[in-house]
Amino acid sequence: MTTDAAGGRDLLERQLQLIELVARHPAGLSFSEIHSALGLPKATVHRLLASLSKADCINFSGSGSDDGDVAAGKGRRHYVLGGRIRRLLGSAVDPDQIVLLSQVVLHRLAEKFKETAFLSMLREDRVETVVMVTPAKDAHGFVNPGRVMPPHAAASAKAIFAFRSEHEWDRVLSGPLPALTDLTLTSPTLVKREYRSIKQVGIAYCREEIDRGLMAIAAPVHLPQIGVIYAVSIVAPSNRIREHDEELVEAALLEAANELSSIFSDKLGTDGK
Amino acid sequence: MTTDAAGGRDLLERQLQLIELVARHPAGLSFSEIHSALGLPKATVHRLLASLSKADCINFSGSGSDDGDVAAGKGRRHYVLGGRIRRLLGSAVDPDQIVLLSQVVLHRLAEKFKETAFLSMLREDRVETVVMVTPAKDAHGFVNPGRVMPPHAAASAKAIFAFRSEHEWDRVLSGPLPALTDLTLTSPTLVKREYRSIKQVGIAYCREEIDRGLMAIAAPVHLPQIGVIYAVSIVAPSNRIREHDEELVEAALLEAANELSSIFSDKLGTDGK
DNA sequence: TAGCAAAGTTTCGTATTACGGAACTAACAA
DNA sequence: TTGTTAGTTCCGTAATACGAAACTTTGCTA
Repeated sequence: MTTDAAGGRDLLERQLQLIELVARHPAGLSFSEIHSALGLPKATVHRLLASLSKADCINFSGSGSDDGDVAAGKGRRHYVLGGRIRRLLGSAVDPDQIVLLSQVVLHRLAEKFKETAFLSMLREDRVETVVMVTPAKDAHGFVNPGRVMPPHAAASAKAIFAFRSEHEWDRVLSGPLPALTDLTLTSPTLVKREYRSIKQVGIAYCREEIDRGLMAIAAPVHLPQIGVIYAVSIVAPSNRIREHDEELVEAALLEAANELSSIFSDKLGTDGK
Repeated sequence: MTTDAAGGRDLLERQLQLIELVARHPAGLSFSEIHSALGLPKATVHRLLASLSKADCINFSGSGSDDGDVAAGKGRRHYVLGGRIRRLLGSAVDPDQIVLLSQVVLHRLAEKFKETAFLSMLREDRVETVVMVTPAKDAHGFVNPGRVMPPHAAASAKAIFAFRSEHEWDRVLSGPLPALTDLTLTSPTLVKREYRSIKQVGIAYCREEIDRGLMAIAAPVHLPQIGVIYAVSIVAPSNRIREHDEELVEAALLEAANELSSIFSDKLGTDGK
């Protein structure tokens, strides 16, 4: 007959989930939408919302139907991402702003081929996927954001490392290079040869080297004064990619990457402040 | 002689401060830097770091010099922002970010026609120009960012107001409507008629109504559940625009505007998981 | 090599907060 | 009115956050 009350059961995790949920809905969510999405008791949701909005991580605005001027703030509230989180994301996380700008470019890629498009970035000697844009709303990609890409197999990782110093190659390839499929390059020498060839061509492939039946094409984003840290890529079943004509995909990826680096270098001259 | 131990004294605030601190230092911070920056007891800092990195809000990497494998991580660690926070940026889009996202879209417009492209936005009943992208680096546009556009003459202002409530029209057109050229519409009735026609067609023109010899074309950006707040536009000497074939410019502007609103609305439905 | 200081980690008793069922009130519908 | 749902507050319980102090590294100097 324990009332099953419990002290802090994993506050941070719940807070993050709530923030992530709200972040996904720019137009805002109602209390009950949040309630059912999180599947937590009403009282708990209420308390979470209260504490997060006190910290300006979440804001609520009154109804939101038609104008009415400033957010009134009674009755049905709409919860949106708070200024604190937005500020955090805008300024600090993304100093180059490439991550944000990539949204547009990836969106166009995804629409054009009806395939999933990705932005990956180099961070501490590892390449991880940061943004994923799917062509349809419910479609789900073959790579999840946050995943660390194997440097000897993934197209995105190859596209980035190919344009970095050979000194870095040794560091990155010093660990074990597992054979993820029978097509994976498992010897550092072979991988380096691949890197060199990619540096020549300017585009990287992963032909079923991670998953049988799965293929990826990636183009590096050259940032002046920074070098190559980002890559844009498309991942899809091999047969589907072949249907698209690889050259077209290559061209689109190169254009996307060039667009990003061109916008970036334009800003260097202008220098806002 | 109370040990002055205390339960949670404002966990969330401290967590945010820590995250913000780390976010401000992309190169990473050591334990003691954090310790002294926050001015909290060592044990507290330690616990904060532990819980935040368990949630992937903060990552630590072993010194960074040699080791060899996965961040082995004893001894001196370097703390950097975790993937979870970075990924948040990939999923979050809020109306304010349209300004940033527009860079890509405007860039493409400017390149395509070698003309200057603009993003304008509604702010407190006034439309002002926010972003300007010129085709060449040194070229300068005909409108400066920050300038407030006359609601009865500017293409951007017309494109936005046309899709707002008629109630708003009265407010906006209640002031004087100066005749900037001999082609300017100076009567509220005429302007409203123009608004209605724009709402039908979906695109707005300014044919030398502000400056003799200067023409602009604008398309509204429809944001679901928010309405029209932004417009993209191109401004150029009339003769140059005619050289481009107005229909092509219209199509490109509409595509650009649709791209922005489509990115925004994609995020709306994504309930993820 | 020992010896020491500073950096970083663990322990532990206490106090504070998080927890969520249940009881409430407010809004809308029939 | 009455019923139903959305949203809020209560409150006893239990789990976690707290930080001084003890402890274990690491790095430096002699």
